[in-house]
Amino acid sequence: MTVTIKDVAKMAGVSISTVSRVINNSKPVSSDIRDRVLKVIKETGYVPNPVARSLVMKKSQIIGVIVPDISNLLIGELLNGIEEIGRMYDYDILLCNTYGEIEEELKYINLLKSKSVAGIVFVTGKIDEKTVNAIEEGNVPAVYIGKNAKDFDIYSVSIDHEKASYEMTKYLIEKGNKKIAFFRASIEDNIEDSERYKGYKKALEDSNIELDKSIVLQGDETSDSGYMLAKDLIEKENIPEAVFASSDEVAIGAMNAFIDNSIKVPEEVKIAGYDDIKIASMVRPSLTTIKTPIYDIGAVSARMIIKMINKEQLDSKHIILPYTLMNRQSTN
Amino acid sequence: MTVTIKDVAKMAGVSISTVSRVINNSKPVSSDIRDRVLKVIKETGYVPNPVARSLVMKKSQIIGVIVPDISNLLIGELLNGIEEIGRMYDYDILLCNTYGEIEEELKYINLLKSKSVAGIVFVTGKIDEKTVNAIEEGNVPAVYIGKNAKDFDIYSVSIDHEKASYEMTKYLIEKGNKKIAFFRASIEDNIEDSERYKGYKKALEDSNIELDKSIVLQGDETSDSGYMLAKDLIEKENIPEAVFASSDEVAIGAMNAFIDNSIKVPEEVKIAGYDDIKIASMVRPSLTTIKTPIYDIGAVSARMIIKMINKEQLDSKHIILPYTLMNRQSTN
DNA sequence: GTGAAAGCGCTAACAT
DNA sequence: ATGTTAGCGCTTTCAC
Repeated sequence: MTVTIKDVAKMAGVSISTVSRVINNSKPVSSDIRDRVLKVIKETGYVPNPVARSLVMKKSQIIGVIVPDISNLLIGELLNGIEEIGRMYDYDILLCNTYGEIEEELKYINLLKSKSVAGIVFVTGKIDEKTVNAIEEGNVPAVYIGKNAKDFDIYSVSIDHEKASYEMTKYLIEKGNKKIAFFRASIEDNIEDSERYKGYKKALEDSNIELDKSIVLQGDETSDSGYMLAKDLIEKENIPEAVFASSDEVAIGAMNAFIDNSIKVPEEVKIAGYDDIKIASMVRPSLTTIKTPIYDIGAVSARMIIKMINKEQLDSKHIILPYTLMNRQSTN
Repeated sequence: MTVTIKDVAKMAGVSISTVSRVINNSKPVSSDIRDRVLKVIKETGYVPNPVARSLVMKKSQIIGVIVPDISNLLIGELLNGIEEIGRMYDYDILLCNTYGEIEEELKYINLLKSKSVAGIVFVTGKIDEKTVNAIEEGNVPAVYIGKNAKDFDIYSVSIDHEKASYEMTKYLIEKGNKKIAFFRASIEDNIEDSERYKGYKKALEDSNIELDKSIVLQGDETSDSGYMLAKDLIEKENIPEAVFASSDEVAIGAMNAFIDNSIKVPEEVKIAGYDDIKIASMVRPSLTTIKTPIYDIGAVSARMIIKMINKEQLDSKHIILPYTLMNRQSTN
């Protein structure tokens, strides 16, 4: 049988409250008794039962992480960041996969609340008012990672996608490209709402390049989608000087379409992606892209949650992390 | 305040035991009372507290998953498999990242036991006797995913790496290659213990090709490592007809080294990888590789655990899943 | 078929 | 400084 606080108390010849006091350092205990208890704990290998503890404290040492897709390449990095900070403060991760469905999100929010998690990191494509309400009424520390976080009065961490996108487009323009296609890796909502698209558009405007809607294309976030989009352009003989895709996978798909059709990258067409997933530097030509600090986003989120748990002061509700333009072969 | 079983009981005018009986279907309850209780539950939105339940049942609806590296591309897929089966039976995932360190593994095993998890999926490079002992004495259903699972009397799921490796090597030989390099993505233990190496070696033997140790190289699992290994061969002017790497990333690294040195793939050197990570089909030339059914490994593991929990019969302790040789551009 | 009561392992008043 | 006790929310004997 596993040893309980009762066993320890009996063996040390003290009451269970005393044992509780030494394991939690919650109240002074005379040093000889403390030593005796500690000795018994060591001998028996006693570990406080976290479930019982959670029940009375109404808090567990668990951070719930809600994500739309575990198998996504970026999510692993994000989890890594959360985990690494979490472990420093002794928090474990309960992972919830929603497939981006709002009902699943709601379901998991309630589940996490019923499990008395210490905090929630909520990752989603688009943050919905319903989910925000569900989380906020739970009175659980939460950090949101999602496009439209600043539309709500919530804690979030993100990067300035519009600015990053603007910078990449400007960079492409400065390289002498005028006909720059934009491949958007999402068909969900209106492209006009997309930060990345806004940045692209603004950069063109600022350089007096007219927006050419025939090369602004939408697909999903797969490389296949990027491939199809580029192939379409090739078939229509509407080949741009450069393609800026709002996701690396799409960019690589597009790159492959050109390569497969004997159109040289970067000689005949430049390609730029977004996110700097591992693959970006592994393909040839290697992909110019915006490096989003996804590990850091996870780490900062976890850090924020822990600060909230400990009632420490937070500097700001919305944290914006810096990005980096990774200049590689595909645009040079 | 959140509503408890007590509240429901009071509102329905019954005892808490009756409420417990209806929510668990554990004992017959007259239908009118049952309806009354159900009605109150619906009205109040009552959800049984899983923590309290775990405490008394000494079991939670959680499957602990211990992995060496969350950010690894394959792990995401594996988690996906576990999650998808888990959710069907209402199990959640507690994720533990060990960095491959055995102390961490041990720590998490104990943590999971103290949390009364329903089962453990244990993923590791090499399974150690200590970890096996720690898990088995916990009397928790567990499934192991690791190279040397069959050295122990434990439940495991894997694929026949030796056979897969043999087949790939044979395939390369049949394509007319004799000088086939082997890049091993691990420096940890003796290469002679490696299943993949054994398969490679055996295939050469069976084709009367002498093993050339000068092209059997070890590095780590990164593409950089593959790059260095290949570069080394190039500099020594010891270029093989084909390279078989025991990991896709290493294979791609090697491929890049050849490409960067104007050695054409597959015209001048063929490349084959292992695992079929997402990138494998995205690079150009696309990579011939062994597709390991990593999602299925996760799904089957979860299914086994659930069968064990439910005391269902299991066909066999070691489950071997089929692989597929993905024939792509890099060898044709 | 239903309720009362004990107890899971722990924390936190409340006494002393 | 230490012990006694109530209680967290639930399941499960044990009576009736």
